[in-house]
Amino acid sequence: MPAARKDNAPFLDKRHDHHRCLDDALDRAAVICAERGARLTPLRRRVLELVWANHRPVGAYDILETLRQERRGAAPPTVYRALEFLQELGLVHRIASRNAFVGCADPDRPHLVQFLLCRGCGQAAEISDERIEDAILDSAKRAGFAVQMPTIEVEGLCPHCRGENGRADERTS
Amino acid sequence: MPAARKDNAPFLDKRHDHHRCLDDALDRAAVICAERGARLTPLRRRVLELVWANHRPVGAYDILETLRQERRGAAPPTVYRALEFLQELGLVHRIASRNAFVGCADPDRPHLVQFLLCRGCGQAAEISDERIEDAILDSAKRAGFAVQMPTIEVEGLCPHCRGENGRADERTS
DNA sequence: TAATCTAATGTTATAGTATATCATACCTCC
DNA sequence: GGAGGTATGATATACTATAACATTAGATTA
Repeated sequence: MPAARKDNAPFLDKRHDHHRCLDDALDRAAVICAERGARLTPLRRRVLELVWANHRPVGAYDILETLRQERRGAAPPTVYRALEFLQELGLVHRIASRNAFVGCADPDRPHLVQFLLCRGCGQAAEISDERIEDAILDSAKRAGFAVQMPTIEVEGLCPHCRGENGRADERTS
Repeated sequence: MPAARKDNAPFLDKRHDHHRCLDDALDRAAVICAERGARLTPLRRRVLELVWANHRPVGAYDILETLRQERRGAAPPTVYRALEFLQELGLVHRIASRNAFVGCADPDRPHLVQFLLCRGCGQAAEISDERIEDAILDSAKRAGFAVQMPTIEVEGLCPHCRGENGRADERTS
């Protein structure tokens, strides 16, 4: 089971083993790229690493800022191209409502995902709920609509941020 | 029943009475503003009209372009402020995945909505499906997550664009 | 009705997000 | 080692959104 779990406790507390979480993600990425004959170049690997820096959606320009300190001539296309590659492999998701990107918690199999986005700590929890999926597919079917790509992003407060003292500053790594 | 129906046939064909659709929307907006003591100024009314120009999400800068030809000194804040006002009253929705805005098909009562977005003709169909809503609330509850604002935007093909000849150019007004 | 207050709009500037385009480097396969 | 494709470098620009302050218009009350 990867450190970034998907099924039962989507929100991680501050003390989950993020080092392992990140290593797992990079290892899985390497395997997936190898399997599909895609090249996980150092640049792409580094961008994936930066997306996985925490469990909050990361902006492309945040990634760029870090990258610039490591690599002369990094520019927006540098980042966007890497992100596009990672998205195509299902290693990264784009969060439309935030214009930001987050690592996929379960890239090994193709699946539809939904996100719970905490307004307090900013954490994005990836879930994959069949009932939501079914309800959407069913509703679409009744409208005669052929679903290609659902975007489900739910804003609210995670269990850690719901407490009486709206602890918006407790950031989860 | 307004011309832009929500319940059974969310996708409109090319020959729906859009003139009436638009008139209804503006009338309802006037009533809602009156009820809530909000001022539907000529500018705001015009922006709403432009959002309702068709059933596709409209970009703020598209609205601005039109507005500029009618009003000296229209600028981005002109449009964004009007859109913000209209959103607060529930007259307009923002489509996050498109960075665009669309008229609300049912502004008379507060409700959660979902959108079916056609990649062919660009039409946005607003639905309000309780099963989707329940599934999301339930899933969130199980994660200990307090939902504030769901964003449900499903990309795919509408009934008119699914036909064998992927008619991406048939635009619905 | 004039004074005053608030809400709405005008105006300028800038922040933030994303892509187009062409050049160069690198990798693979023959 | 050359040819062709893939990846990255580099520059420019398009598109989306907001900040901040000035001005105008509408409502309220003296």
